[in-house]
This record gives sequence, C-alpha cells and structure tokens, in this order.
Amino acid sequence: MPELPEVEVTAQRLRASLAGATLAECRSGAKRLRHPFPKAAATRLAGQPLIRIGRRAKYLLLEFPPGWLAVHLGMSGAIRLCGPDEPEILHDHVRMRFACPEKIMVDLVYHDPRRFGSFRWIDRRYADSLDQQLSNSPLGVEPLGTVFNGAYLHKASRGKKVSVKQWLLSGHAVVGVGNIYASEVMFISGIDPRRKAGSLSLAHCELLADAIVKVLRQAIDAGGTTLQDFTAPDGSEGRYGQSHQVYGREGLACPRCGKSIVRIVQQQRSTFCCRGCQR
DNA sequence: CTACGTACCTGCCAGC
DNA sequence: TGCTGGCAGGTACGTA
Repeated sequence: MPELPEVEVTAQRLRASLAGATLAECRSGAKRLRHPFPKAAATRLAGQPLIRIGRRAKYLLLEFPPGWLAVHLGMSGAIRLCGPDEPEILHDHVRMRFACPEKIMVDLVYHDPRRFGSFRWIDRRYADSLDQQLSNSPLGVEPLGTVFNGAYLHKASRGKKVSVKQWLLSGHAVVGVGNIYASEVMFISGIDPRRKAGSLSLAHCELLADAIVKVLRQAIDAGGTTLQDFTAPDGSEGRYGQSHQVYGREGLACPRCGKSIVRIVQQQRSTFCCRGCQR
C-alpha cells in the first residue's frame, strides 16, 4: 500500500488520537515480519510516555524517551485504533495498549497480510544517524520539506543513467514517491518515464518537482490511496484513487489527449503512461 | 558507487 | 465450479 501520503495520513490521525498517551503494554504475534520484532525494547517501554509521532520517508516514528519505534507498513500494512476488548483478526501482528488522558485505554493494532512491514527499535544514542538506522540505502530529502525544488532535483540528477522513474523510486534524491505516485507525477509533468534522469533539463525538473509536491499534498488531503489493504487508523479508506490520471488505467483514454494509456514494465514493476503526452 | 535480479508473503482476479 | 498464473503499495541482499 503505502507510499508517503498513506504513512503521513496514518501519522496525522495517530497524533490526534494518542496525544498525551502512555504505553501500557505491547504484544507481538508469532509470525515474523520483515525483521524480528524488538521484543526487549518494547517490553522496556511499558510505562513510558509517547512523546511524539513523526515520519521520515515511509517510516512512521513512535518516539519515547529512550528512543524510537520505527514502523514500516511494507506493501500491505495498516494501523487501526480500537478498544481493548475488540478481538484480534487474521493478520494482526502487533498490539500496543495505550493509556490516554482520562484513563481511556486505546489499542494500536498493526495489521499486515503480506508481512513485508517491520518494527525496529532505534535507541536515542543513535539519534544523529537516524537515517542510516532506518534504511540501508541513502534516504533523499523530504518532498514536502523546504530544500526540495526543481533546482535541487536538477542538481541531484546530473550524471544519472537510470530511468527517471527508477530514480524516483530509489528514494536516493527524494523520498516517499512509490510506484503509484511515480506514474502520476511523470504523467502530470509530461515526462517519459523511460528517459534517463540525467537527461532532464532544469525546466523538466521544475515541472517534476511541482508535480511531486502537488500530487503528494492532494493525496494526503484525500486520505491517501486505497488499492486493497490500506486504511487510516479510524478504518477509513483513502479517496485519492478516484483522482488517478494514469495508474491502473491501461487501455483507458488519456485525460489530456485521449490516446490509450499504456502499461510498460520497468525493473519488473508496472508504469502507466501516455505515449502522446509524455516525452 | 551503480545496476540488475531475486526473495520475502498473502490475496485477488482473469482466464481456462 | 475449480485450478493456475500473474499481479499487487516496498525494501534488502546478492552478484557483476
């Protein structure tokens, strides 16, 4: 599921519901996720206040005084909030019980059919290398941050021989653009996704940067995209799928020129684009 | 360093 | 009505 907008929507809604909460207990299931669940750290967190809920790239950061629980939703992960008495359902893997103000207990449940998601513990002593703790490959800048713009993209893309689409997906320059939003932003900026990243002009990069910011913002406002599994913590589905111009629309008419949208494969992943509009 | 293939998992849908 | 194969939001790791 989750690209940056879905993780951001999750973070925003958790912030609203878990303000002032303290972790009471944390249980994890028998089936492993991408990484073993950090049981020892989670046990140690019992009684600790949840200080802040952050996000870096597609990682959700639950911050406690001793450090961070970094949650990644993988392909099919979703978090829901529920009461302590609500039963487990198939593919629930982690349940964190929080004591909220007024002594209301709220459970945060991590649900993930494919189990590509992960929980990792990052001790506060590694705070200055948070990015390296989160990911093995270098994490680019935040697309909704202050340093991201066309000039930045242009500079970062010099000499890159990979296709623009793969370059965006790698997250080396800018994070958070996954397979759905990559197709959308390439279409909106009118760039052929097969072009080498290093061949983009400054003007192209400005169009591309503007499209990335616009699409991600709109997707966040719409509650993200739900293909199958994603829901926000209150169980609601993302509505941005209704706004997709090309993703998942092979054979349908291009909204700009009316030609048929095509599906191509790059690095074993689908890209949707219009041969008429994207150069 | 880059680039590429493959692996990790379950579910769904189209086609036979 | 099965069954089978292809495909799905992402990352990590091995090999050149």
